[in-house]
Amino acid sequence: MTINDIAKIAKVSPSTVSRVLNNNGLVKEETKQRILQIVEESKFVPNAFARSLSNENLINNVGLIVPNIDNPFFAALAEGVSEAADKCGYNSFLFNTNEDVKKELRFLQTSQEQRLRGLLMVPVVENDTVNRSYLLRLPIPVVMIDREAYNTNFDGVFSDDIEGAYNAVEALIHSGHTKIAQIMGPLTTKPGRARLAGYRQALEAYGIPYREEYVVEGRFQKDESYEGMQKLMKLKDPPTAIFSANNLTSIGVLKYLKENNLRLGRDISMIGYDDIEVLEYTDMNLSTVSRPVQRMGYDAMMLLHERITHTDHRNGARKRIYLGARLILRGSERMTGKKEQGQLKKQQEESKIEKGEVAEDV
Amino acid sequence: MTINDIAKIAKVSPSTVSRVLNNNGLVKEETKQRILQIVEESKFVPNAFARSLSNENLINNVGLIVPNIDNPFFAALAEGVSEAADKCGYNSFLFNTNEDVKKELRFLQTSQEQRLRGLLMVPVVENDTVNRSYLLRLPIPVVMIDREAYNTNFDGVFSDDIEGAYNAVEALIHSGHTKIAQIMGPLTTKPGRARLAGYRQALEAYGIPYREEYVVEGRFQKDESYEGMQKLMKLKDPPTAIFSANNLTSIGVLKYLKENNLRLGRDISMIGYDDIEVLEYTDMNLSTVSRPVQRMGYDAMMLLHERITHTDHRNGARKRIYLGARLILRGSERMTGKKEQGQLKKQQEESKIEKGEVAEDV
DNA sequence: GTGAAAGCGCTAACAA
DNA sequence: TTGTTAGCGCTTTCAC
Repeated sequence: MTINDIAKIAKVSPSTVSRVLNNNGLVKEETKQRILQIVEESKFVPNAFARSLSNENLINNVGLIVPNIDNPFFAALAEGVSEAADKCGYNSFLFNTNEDVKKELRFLQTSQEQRLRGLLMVPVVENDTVNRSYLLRLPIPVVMIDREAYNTNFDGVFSDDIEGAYNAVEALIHSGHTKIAQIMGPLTTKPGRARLAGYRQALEAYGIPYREEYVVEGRFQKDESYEGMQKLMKLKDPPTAIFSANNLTSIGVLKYLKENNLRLGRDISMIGYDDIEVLEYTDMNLSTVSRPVQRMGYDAMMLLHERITHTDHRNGARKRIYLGARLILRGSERMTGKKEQGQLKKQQEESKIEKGEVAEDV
Repeated sequence: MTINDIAKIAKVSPSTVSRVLNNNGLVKEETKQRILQIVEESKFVPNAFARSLSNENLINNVGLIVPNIDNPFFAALAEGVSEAADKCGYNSFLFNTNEDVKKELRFLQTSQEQRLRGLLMVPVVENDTVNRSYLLRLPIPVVMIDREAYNTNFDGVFSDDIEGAYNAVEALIHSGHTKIAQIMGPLTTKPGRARLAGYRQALEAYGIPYREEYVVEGRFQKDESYEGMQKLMKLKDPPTAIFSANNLTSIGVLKYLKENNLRLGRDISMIGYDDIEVLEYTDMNLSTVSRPVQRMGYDAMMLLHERITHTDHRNGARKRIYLGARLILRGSERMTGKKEQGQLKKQQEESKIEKGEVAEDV
């Protein structure tokens, strides 16, 4: 069923049908009704591709590229993106790379073949030269989220991870720790490096020497983190506190603790990164650096929309939004012995870092 | 940049370029190389829409409609779908309805305009007549996941929720409970009704009278569940055990317990539905009915693929896959007083329900 | 091996 | 108010 079929049945020309369907141009009310009637009866739906080809307008489709939708962080991101996309009239592809650069490249190609209007992406790594150069040639706006591609100049929405990590480690220090380990994220990602940097800066600021054996690879994954914990706790001089790079690495740590009968806040202290909502309702009291994840997705989509509609995305200062990372202390940063319940609330309030704002850098 | 531009530069006809790009038809190796060279240099990417229009083949796009991607259950589903989609060469739209039927309808329309090859969907409700009739007219195969639309005949992937719920409630009864409440899901969804049915059947099987005041609306949401708990615990004769309809309602219950200083397994017993992974590593020991969620998504996409490629989806017996719901007992179903650690493991093994298999019903 | 021509479903001048 | 025509970017006969 095409517009021509409708035209024949209605005994008009295809252009008249087109006019009715698009509600532009003049059409006599009577013929209009007749056509609408036929369209309704025949359940005709115009072909968006043909339409797009013909009027040179792209379909309002965008793509969201994430490493792993099963990670609550990215799911929340997708939720925020969906909300904004729907609000602005976009449909979005979900591209799940599974941290695989080849897949990522395929998605980039797809986004060109299907003439997407823009791309939101959390790249697998920063330093993939193939994907990077492909990305640089894309004729559509790209907004980076959370991670970044090396030596590029895209718009983006991030959180201030150096500061977030710094504050977390500082809180551990304030709680009396000096033997603080980090379960790292990949150094091939911006957040991975930033959180390590914040960790180092905090140690340095307090004159605590950096010890290589205290920094283990967690790859933002549960299992790697679990193995990292094994290594750490086998050291002759094991750490007394852990700074964990993201939500999955935190889960890995918790797994290790449970299996080894260690209790958070009693046998070891810890601060994580990214909230794990349900833990609030357990007695884990896991302190974390918390970020407005849905908001990150929402803002990213809005920024993309702005680029698509208003500005020539090739020119002008790139826009980068930094959202704040709030440290939430719930108790796990300290050792039980030293706990003074009364001070907990107060300390929580003090340590909130204010939400960031838009920064335009060139 | 179009195929014609490439043709001009290469001093050949567009058809020759097309032959090269599609690697069909005969082309002299020399001209082929020349063309490929130009394509590479100019970074030309053919327009999938034009291609699709011309050769009458649809693009391999499908849609995944879920109520709320932020719910770990649906995120895991999306992960499974992604994996299978990628394997079979599909790209997928993510449509997040937010439990809003209007949005759902818009997505259905989009899927027609953009000529998607198929649809995977978790409908908002079963009984929306508008969406239902729209759905029935869709010219593409649809696979339902988890939920269903009333009085339709689509393929689907489900879990055996009546059995799952039955086993959960039975376990509570075996633990000595008779005052068992349920935090319900919406009765306008198949899982909502099935879990209530399983609950009732178990009570009946053990001669325990059904008490209306013990069944409260949780709408599969945390907050509603929390309120439900308030109602339940205010009763003159409050329940001693809770059967919670899904992961979010379980979180609502945990929230209530925490705020009221009640401890799972000591002050109240509980079995949830759908796993909350991180809880394994806490001392909550929440027993749940666990389902192979990713697998559900994967199988659904595979089933859709089969319909798209092989069978005429209008005819033939519909295919419905039921995957088993495994009851995992971790202790929260009992009261601490009665706990005998030694038996826990054994009981766990016994209560596993075997995984279901494909059922073809007409 | 290659090119010319028609056509996919639609929109947008331009005429009438 | 409506129809005719050309064309969007591609593929696919059918000739040569």
